[in-house]
Amino acid sequence: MSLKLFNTMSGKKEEFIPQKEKQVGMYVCGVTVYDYCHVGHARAAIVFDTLYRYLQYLGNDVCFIRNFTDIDDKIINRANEEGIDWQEVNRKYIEAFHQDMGKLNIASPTEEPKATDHIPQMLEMIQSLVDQDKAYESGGDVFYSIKSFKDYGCLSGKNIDDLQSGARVEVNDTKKDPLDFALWKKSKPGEPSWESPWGPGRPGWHIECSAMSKKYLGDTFDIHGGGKDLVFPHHENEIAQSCGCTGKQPVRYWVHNGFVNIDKEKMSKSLGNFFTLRDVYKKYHPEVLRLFLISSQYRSPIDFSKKNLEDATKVMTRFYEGLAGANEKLKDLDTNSISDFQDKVKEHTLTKGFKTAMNDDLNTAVVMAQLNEGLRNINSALNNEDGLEDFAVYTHAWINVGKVIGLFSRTPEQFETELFAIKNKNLNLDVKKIEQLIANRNAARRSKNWAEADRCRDELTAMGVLTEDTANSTEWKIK
RNA sequence: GGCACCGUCGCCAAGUGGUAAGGCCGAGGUCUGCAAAAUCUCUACCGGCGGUUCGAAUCCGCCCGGUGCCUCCA
Repeated sequence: MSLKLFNTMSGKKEEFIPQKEKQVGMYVCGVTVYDYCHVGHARAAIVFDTLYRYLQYLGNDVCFIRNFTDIDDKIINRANEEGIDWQEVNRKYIEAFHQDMGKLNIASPTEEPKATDHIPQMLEMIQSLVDQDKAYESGGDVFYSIKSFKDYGCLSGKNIDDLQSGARVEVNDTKKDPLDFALWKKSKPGEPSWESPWGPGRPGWHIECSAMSKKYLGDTFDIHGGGKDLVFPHHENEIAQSCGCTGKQPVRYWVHNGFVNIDKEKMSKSLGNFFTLRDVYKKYHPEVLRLFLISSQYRSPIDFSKKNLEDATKVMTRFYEGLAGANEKLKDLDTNSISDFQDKVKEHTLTKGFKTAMNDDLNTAVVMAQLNEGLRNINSALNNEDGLEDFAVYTHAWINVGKVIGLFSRTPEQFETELFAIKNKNLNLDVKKIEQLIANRNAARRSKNWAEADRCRDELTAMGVLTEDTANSTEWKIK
């Protein structure tokens, strides 16, 4: 039983075997930092965070690199729009990235390199390509000559003739071939620029990933990830550059995540149908978003909708309530007193089932089903007096499964509090009044004045409050 | 136009050769003063038509419907 990953290059699920045993090099395309992240960015981040966590769980030492693209037309435009320095734009949106992704429990990669910190490495690669006649200078720009790379199109399954007949490539007289792409762009006056053998300019988009992955992970590394939209041209161009430069295939497994859709259409900036994470967090808990985004397999498209997020909220709430119940039941148990506790957890059928699902190209949808079944078993056992040790093993196995896929990042109390704050934002409930009504109702219940008790509850219901009577108290929450 | 992918219960979503996981919603039972929560039970022959096979949601062909990439994009 071993991990299989769908490799875009072969179009098949392949057994994942790292170059060096138990050591994995993984590079994932991050974001261009000129705006707040949206749900699509979150999906990519979550998918590769989940892969990162799982690889580590399997005992690998993972060197995980996720870059920031911090120089680009959009950044320069944004700087002009906001009347601030382009580096200020970067600073602002990198900080926002960390805030917004942090709420999703995205672990920090090993390194988060920025393009502009690697200009020398990029220049070196470009020079090498020019020296090999695989790139040429033209009026201060430097282009990669795709004709020099016979395998161009191998990742995306395109052939050069089809691409040209598509006629959607930029018309540019300075290029020898319309499909050639920029390695180095001559800077316009007033734009940020770096010195180069071809005059002042800035790097093209694709070269940064080739240069940084090479620097941090070597000429050939294990996994390169990103959204499906990066397959062509970005990753195709990366292959061309890196192969051209080193003569080696840079990547052994190409992994791409599917899109987040709105009404079956790709969420994108250009269509304007995107939701920033900041907007989403106003209505839904970040962990709910994470759960939603891993509730289908990472390569499938996933439709972002109110209904789906509400469903996910219900599931996440049930998980945490079950967890709270289990914690309560286990609070006096010292798991260290259970012999071979960790081994029992590790060898539990729940854990094994989880690995089987994850090994099949990270089938987190199946893991969700397993967590739901696990929850049902936990809830069933909650009022059961015996088998506490077995229950502890089971519960810990269940929690571990959730944690490996990045769930249960809060305590049940934290989750409840945070969820309450989100739900209460629009309701603005008067907590004192609610507690008074509950006290009144319980007084009525004690004197068996059911009519009055029901009247109090109806009033609460009308406010959007749900009551749950327990043995000697009444819990309440927002519906 | 070229190249991919997708179409499974009302909704979401696994399953890729042996008679359909899970979640939401719905119906009924247990529990409860009644509820709620929890739990139990019930609810699909898999877009259509052919073909291969002892056997297909799963393979092949055609058709219908949808999406993506071919320009920046996670």
